[in-house]
Amino acid sequence: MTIDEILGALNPAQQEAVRYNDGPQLVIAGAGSGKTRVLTYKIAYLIQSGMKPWNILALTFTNKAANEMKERIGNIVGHKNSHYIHMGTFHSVFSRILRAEAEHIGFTPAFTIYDEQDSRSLLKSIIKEMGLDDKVYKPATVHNRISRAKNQLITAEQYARDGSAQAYDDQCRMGKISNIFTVYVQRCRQANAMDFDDLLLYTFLLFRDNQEVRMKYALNFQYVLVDEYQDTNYAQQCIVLQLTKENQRVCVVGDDAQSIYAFRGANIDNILNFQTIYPQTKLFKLEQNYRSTQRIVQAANSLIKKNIRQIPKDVYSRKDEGEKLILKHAYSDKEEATIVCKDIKRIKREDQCDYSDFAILYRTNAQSRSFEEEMRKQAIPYRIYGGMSFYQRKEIKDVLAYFRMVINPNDEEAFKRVVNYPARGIGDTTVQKIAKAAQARETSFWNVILHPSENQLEVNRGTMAKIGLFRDLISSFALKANELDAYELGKEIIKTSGISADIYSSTDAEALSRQENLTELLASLQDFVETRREEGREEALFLSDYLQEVALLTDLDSDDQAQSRVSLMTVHAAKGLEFPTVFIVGLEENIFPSQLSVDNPRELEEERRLLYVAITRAERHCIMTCAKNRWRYGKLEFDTPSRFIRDIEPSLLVEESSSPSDEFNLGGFGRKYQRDDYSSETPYRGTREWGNERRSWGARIQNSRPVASQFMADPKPKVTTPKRPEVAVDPFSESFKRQLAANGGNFRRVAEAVGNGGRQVVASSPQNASNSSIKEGDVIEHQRFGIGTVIKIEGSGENTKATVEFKNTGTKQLLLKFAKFTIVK
DNA sequence: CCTCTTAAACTTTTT
DNA sequence: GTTTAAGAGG
Repeated sequence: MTIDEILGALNPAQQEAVRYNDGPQLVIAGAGSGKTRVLTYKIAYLIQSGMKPWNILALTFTNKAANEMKERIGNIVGHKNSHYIHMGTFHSVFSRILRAEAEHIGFTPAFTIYDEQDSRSLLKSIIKEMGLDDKVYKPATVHNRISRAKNQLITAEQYARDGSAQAYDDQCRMGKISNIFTVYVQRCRQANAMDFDDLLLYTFLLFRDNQEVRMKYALNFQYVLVDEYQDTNYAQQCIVLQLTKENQRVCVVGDDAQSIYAFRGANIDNILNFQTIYPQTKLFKLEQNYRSTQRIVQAANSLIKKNIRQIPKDVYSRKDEGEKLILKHAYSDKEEATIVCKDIKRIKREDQCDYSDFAILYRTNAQSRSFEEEMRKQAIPYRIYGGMSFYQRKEIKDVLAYFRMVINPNDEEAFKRVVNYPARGIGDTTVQKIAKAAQARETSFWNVILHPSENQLEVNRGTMAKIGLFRDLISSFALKANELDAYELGKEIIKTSGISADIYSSTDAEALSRQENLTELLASLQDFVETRREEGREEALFLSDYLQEVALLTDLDSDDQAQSRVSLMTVHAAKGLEFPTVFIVGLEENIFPSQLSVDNPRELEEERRLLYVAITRAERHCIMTCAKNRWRYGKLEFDTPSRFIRDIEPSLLVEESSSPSDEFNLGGFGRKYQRDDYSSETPYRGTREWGNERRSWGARIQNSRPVASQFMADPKPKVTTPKRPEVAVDPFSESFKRQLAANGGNFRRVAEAVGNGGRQVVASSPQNASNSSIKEGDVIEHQRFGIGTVIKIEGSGENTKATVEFKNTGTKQLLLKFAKFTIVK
């Protein structure tokens, strides 16, 4: 493509953003406004204007985004050119630089990258060694503190001197965090390992303390572009500044409304303050949305307006008006899944589209389960993104730990994983002794077993022999690390170490899946080696090369678009993607927004932005669902619809429910959450489908609602809402039965007596006379299956069975003795 | 030192 | 309901 052709493919606003290359540039790009397009074409434009591809650095949020962008640029300027662009995530690009410059910061190029698990496991060891209680010092919490500090470029020494940090930790009764931090950093060094945050922190320190190194890269990267700038943290911002201070050629693209990673240290101020850091900044706004129908864009706008902190912008669409957003009420998570599956089939038929045109988005990974089950049942092909990634699985991590040991034997976490797997008689006591010796000499575990006597390792003869065997095993692999390619060596490690013997010794289902995963890992090794051979990169097909590649890979990065499948993922994972039809499920209080965010206005705004991201993924249909009860932590819990639903302009939303009693529920909901949300200036407007006249039913409903509905929202607004849900009342507990008797069998009063502070409880209907008196033709409301019609009654007495045809969940046989339902009519 | 059984804690979101 | 931790017994 020529320069003219490149510009011709863009709208005026996009053109301007692409053509401006004289200085710092901030592009505020509304959802669906062609943000990636601008970046792609801008890079192509730069190359066609004569800039060398290797002088361009483009930082993205995921590896997948980087690969896609590279591919698209390649299509414009030729793949020979695009191949040389420095493109990738902050973490992957800087890990490469750190390997090249490792000596400057006291590491070797073979350093390991610790993942979250490794970091926590190391912290746990340290906490225990320091004699602290890991119930107080939870590894995850401590890691969060350390991670936050590092993202603010605060080193362990600075942290130790920081009075306010100490005060905060004291207040949390974790005054020793600073000490843990110090030891943690030291141990990582001894292990020649970095965690995710170190990749940024050490890059910053490298550039700060080695100006000649910094200048080398600053001169090389003549143009730096950053995608998803709203999700960068302070450390990332500082590194970008280090690289662009002199030439000021920096282009960042982002949308403050889509900032959803504050929990990870992302700072919305980065985008808000960009113009202060680069005073010459030119601001560009992209406001035309090319993705979604007008109604979807308007609904998303109406939602995000409820947030206070944001850059004002006016996103609009010139596409069809489209249909309204739909909110569907379900009884349970199970019915929710059925409703969604039904809709997928219906829309697929109506729109003549593919399964790949659908996405189901949820707040937490745990919610995928009910959909998986239902889709398997209905034979709808699907693909789950995220969750437990392939590389996080036990058997895979075990193998990778061997690989890590071979490349970097000082890796402490890999050592602990591998030393007694498969079992070779080196147990916990021995490892503890090695750890002690290592800590005393401030050296690695590996060094201790390499020179046991010098390091005063005292174990008995037999154990020492076993340690020797282990040492020789790893050493024998290490000798071949630069001879055999990754696949050959990987095969040998799996075989000789005894891993394959262990995994193939059993044939139960679990072992079978482990075998499959192992095979898949070997296949990926083979693929890695072959691809590199094909590309003629003979120098980079060793195990160390493979490990570098794999350390920062996530599940999201691998994508087989070959088959047509429905996509299931978290809203976070959906960022940057788009689908003709999007289902946003589980729109309930304490799920979306998450219960951990509801008492923090900032976090609540982030949750709202998250929903904004979800809605703006949709091109044509946006269907939201919420369930009344849902299985969580093995208990059935009641939920009320999300407060965010009423942040959406009512005229853009249609509600559908599978039973009349839902509307009663919503009347209650409207009152319950009236005005308790700090950011909603407007009081509750009774203009919805369940409008004003319905609300007047409230009083009557109190007494006549079916049992299962009696425990819906308290009609009076609560002064205080509990932080966490109360434990659901267990209707089978002894205390419950006693109280039930004391209250003359009135379930409602019992529930109140047991004390559910404003939160709903399980409404298992107790045995009552009405259950046995149902007859054919009755309509019942079942706790999990929803509304259904009784079509047959069989048997008598205790064994009476009813066949019920449920509206959304199909036909079920219910044993009346156990069935939990109420008669609707 | 290993393995099996039972108990408890646990869930945001991710590079 | 799931996964991981601790404890007992071999």
